[in-house]
Amino acid sequence: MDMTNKLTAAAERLFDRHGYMATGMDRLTAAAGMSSRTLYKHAGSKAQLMARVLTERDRRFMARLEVQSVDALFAALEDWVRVEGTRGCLFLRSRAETGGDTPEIAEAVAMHKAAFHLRIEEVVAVDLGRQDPVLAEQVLVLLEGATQAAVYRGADAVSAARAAAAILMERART
Amino acid sequence: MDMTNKLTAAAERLFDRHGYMATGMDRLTAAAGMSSRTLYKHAGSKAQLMARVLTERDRRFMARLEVQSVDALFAALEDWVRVEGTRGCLFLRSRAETGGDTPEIAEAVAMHKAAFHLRIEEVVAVDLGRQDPVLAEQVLVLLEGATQAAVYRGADAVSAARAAAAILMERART
DNA sequence: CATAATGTAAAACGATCGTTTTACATTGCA
DNA sequence: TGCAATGTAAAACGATCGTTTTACATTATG
Repeated sequence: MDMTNKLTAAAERLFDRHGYMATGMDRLTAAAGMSSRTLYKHAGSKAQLMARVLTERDRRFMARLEVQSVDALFAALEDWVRVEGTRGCLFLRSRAETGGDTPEIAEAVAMHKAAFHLRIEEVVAVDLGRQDPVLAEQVLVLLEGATQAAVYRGADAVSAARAAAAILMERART
Repeated sequence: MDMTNKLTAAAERLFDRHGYMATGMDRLTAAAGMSSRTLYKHAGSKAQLMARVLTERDRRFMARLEVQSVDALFAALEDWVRVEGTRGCLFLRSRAETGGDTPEIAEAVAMHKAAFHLRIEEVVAVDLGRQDPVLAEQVLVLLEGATQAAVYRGADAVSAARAAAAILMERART
């Protein structure tokens, strides 16, 4: 594992656990096991590092959403929550922490959320046999809500969302 | 309007707009129009100020949820989003920003989310004529999801959630 | 063998952090 | 009239912020 990946992985863990603003560069260098000189050679700046973390997270998260049914979207989210834990959406969190005023971060978040929305519309269309933007919006709300509610309600929130989506899909199908 | 209220209102606005960690005390004193000495007399500390902001916000938000139907919950959220804007849930945001390690904040968030969950269970019970914890969890997920999704999807997210809740309620009623 | 690349360790940069203190003005009430 | 309360303005506290720099070690390749 090269230094850039080690740094990105350590940064994702710390930013997710403690927040972007609350995580200092000294903590980052200690966790990544490198000097600050090396860190800045690979990261450029703290904001660029966060952007890289988000891009990498988008890659990993979206790979899990390569499915063919709405139910599988929620199964994927259940897996994600079990593996990665439940601290809310890191994309929206990091944008909110910076007030949307850090361009690298705002752009990475916009990219991810656009891809996320598009993917849901695609999966709904495949599952339903036709496009249904309103239903897709409801599925998106359920996925966001499950992610958010799982922080304090636990895995029950995700399975409740999954069951709700099944009802909405069934109704749209008949 | 006394100084404590003026301070709390200014703090809520800044914390919500720029984030808790990113908002410095000098910005707070400037926005509240008072010296740092007076600020600390009234606030105690930054963390206590955030806790007061959250307690006040909980009071204002929960007052809007004193309704008798699930649909009215979503109507209330639509009003809230229109009046207060859409920057996500300030409670979960401030807890995430501090990693859950600031007791005053973590407690205020826990208080609010417990009350929020309880209120939803009550409204579902009144609307449905019986208790239904799973349906209540689904309504909670839809409310959280609408709040979160509205940040980047706008008001459509809230109306989509509202329609989804109506379908779930209708199905539970028959 | 020389050299370019890549790394560490640590000091230093100026800026800003949350908080306290010093010194003084204004006001309300006994 | 005098004192306690409440406020402002501003300097200062030590700590920490993100970032750069200086000085030196290691390694891979021509």
